[in-house]
Amino acid sequence: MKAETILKDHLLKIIDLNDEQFSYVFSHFKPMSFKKGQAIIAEGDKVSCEYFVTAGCLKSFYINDDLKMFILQFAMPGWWASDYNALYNGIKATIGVDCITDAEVLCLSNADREKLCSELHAVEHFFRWRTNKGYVAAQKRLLSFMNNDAKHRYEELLNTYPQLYNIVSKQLIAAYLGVSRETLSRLYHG
Amino acid sequence: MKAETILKDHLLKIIDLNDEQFSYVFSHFKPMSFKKGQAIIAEGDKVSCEYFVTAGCLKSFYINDDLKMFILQFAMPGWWASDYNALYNGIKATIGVDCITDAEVLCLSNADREKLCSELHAVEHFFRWRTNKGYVAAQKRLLSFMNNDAKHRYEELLNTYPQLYNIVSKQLIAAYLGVSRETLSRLYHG
DNA sequence: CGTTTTATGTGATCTACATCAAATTTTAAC
DNA sequence: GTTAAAATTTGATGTAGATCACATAAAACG
Repeated sequence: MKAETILKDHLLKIIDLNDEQFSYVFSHFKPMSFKKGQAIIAEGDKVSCEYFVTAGCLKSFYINDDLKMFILQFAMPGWWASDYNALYNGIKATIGVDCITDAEVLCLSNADREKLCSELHAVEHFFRWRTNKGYVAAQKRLLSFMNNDAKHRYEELLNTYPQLYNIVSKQLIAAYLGVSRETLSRLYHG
Repeated sequence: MKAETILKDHLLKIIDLNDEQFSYVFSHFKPMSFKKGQAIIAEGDKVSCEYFVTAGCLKSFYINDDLKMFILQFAMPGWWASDYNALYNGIKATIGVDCITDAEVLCLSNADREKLCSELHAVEHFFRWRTNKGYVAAQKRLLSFMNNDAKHRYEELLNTYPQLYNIVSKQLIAAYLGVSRETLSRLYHG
């Protein structure tokens, strides 16, 4: 499906925009293509955009001092990704975003998002709705971390995002669950 | 300080509202007083409001099947609390909110928030800003959970919210950190 | 293809933290 | 102020999951 259509469907599920308004909104998004493994945001970068995925799969992640990686989010078509802390607060990236598969994204700058939000009340409403969703999801994941063991969290992940199983390596699943790859392997074998 | 003033300062830090607009917004908030230990939201309740704290300290928490409690958030004056999953999705509460100390809050219904957001673009902007903040904070806490041990998270909490140390029992700190009270005790003694 | 990375699986050992149990200190209630 | 209740500390023991080391399997790539 066309990137434009994916974005339009995504927005119109939540807000009303006529064709002219949508075209205007869309004109602020810049289509970009990336190859598997390519970085979209690297640690230390100035972060000026967020990315709406229209094809492929991204991950956003943190790498600690021991070079251990933790995955914050997988992003499939219809999802957004960025280092939001850096983006909102104008600081350098501590979170990376890169491509698990070849990917197509629509890039929206922070400045253009704010411009669109102030020009079109509906767009502001959309982004409030989106962050509300994200906030509730982050809280659920936090609770799952505190409450459940690795096996439980693994099953939860596969139930919530069955598509991931085929696309994403076990290592990355482990980095999302916050366990070592060895432990994840032992959850279903030995 | 007056509850009205606390809310006004809080809003005006982010958006512009003239006196008439603020009065109109404020007219939708219902002041309420609670005693230490009182529940504001109990598990299974229908959740129709969120609460802006103007005095005292609340906690929002989840209790699992083994009756173990996990604290999502402490709420001091200038903070908001509710079961947002329940509030936004019109489902029953799985998160409780109650009072660590005697407390004063301003209660805003979901319906009134949505009404104010649609009537006043600036209010919608405020709530988008607020949830953005919350989302980034939740992500940081998630990373801290994956990356840091209990001692590190304890020090992080005290650095971020030094006020809590005097108000909140060690048990509750432990429930926020996601460790047992025994482990927390051993972090600074034995 | 074959060769070289890169991902996965499995055993052995180690560690942070949980759990259970009981002593002690602090806070609340009458 | 005395008693009851709750919070905190401390010890002993158990366990999920980390880490290290190496074997195997599967991609990637010339």
